[in-house]
Amino acid sequence: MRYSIGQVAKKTGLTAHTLRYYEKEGLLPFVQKTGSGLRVFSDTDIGWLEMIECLKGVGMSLKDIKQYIDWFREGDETLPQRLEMFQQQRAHLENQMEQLNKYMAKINYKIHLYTEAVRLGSLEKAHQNKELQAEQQRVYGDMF
Amino acid sequence: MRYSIGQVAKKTGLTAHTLRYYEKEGLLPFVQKTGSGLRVFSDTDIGWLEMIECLKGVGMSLKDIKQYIDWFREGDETLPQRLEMFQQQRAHLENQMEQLNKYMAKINYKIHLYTEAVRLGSLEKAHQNKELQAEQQRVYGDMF
DNA sequence: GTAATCTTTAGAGTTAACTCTAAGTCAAGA
DNA sequence: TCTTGACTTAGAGTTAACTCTAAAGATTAC
Repeated sequence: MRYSIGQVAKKTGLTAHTLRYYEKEGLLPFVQKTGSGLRVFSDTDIGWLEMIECLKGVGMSLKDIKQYIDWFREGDETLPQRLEMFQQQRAHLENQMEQLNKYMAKINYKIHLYTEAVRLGSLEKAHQNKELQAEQQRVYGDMF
Repeated sequence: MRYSIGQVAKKTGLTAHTLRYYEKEGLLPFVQKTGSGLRVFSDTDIGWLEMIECLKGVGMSLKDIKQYIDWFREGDETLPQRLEMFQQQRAHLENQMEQLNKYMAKINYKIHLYTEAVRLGSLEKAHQNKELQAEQQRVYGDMF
């Protein structure tokens, strides 16, 4: 299938502006153009956009994503670099997920605390609750 | 315990510049000052910084974090707003974690693919591997 | 064929979150 | 006391990633 920039924008949730910006930054080197200059996206390009979303989602900068794309274009000589990059990103992602679990515990505690506080009309009083105090201990000291 | 800005910087990994910036933005309204103008951080302030880290980590802007801190300062009238905020952040965090799991599956596939590609010296050939093709199907179509 | 819509470019503008500078003040050790 | 290093402020500068504008050309629907 072929897609115009507007169709891709709809499909991906990005704006046409952003797609052009990505292309200018070298992130979409495979997008074709018609004789009159209109961009034509293929399913392969959509696939690249999904990969870009993934790499952005794990915290890579557009600059580093471009590096990966450049390596891809250089061919099999850069296979080790690309492998190493993905290994680093996995490690990074593992740390991120661990962090998010800690944040989740903290936020769950807050939800329990504030649910009780709303019920009692007082944060002070909710804080007296022994179960909440125990949860706070588990999650880690706070007051806020 | 009392801490200077430099000690807090060391403790938290933030720079003194960033701590002053946070204070200027209204995120640290409880930090004291000595007669001569030096900031004095307490353990409570460290606790706020940990909360700020958590909220930043789940994707909140400093502006929205400040809103929460302002609500806190307004007292028990704003308990419902704060509860709702934490509930929204939990929902957001759940989506985030789901996304990260998908990204992890994608990156794991890449690691398997590139490990094989490095072994064979060819991405093309690695792509022939039936097990990898099956994993790709599970994770979702790509080529990149 | 023509009006409405879409797309093009170059380049300017925006936003969030820092990050740094300069010029001066404060504190602790020899 | 002197020096060294940490701290102060106001304000300027930076960076990444968009986001928008203007003026023109291309495409689609009727």
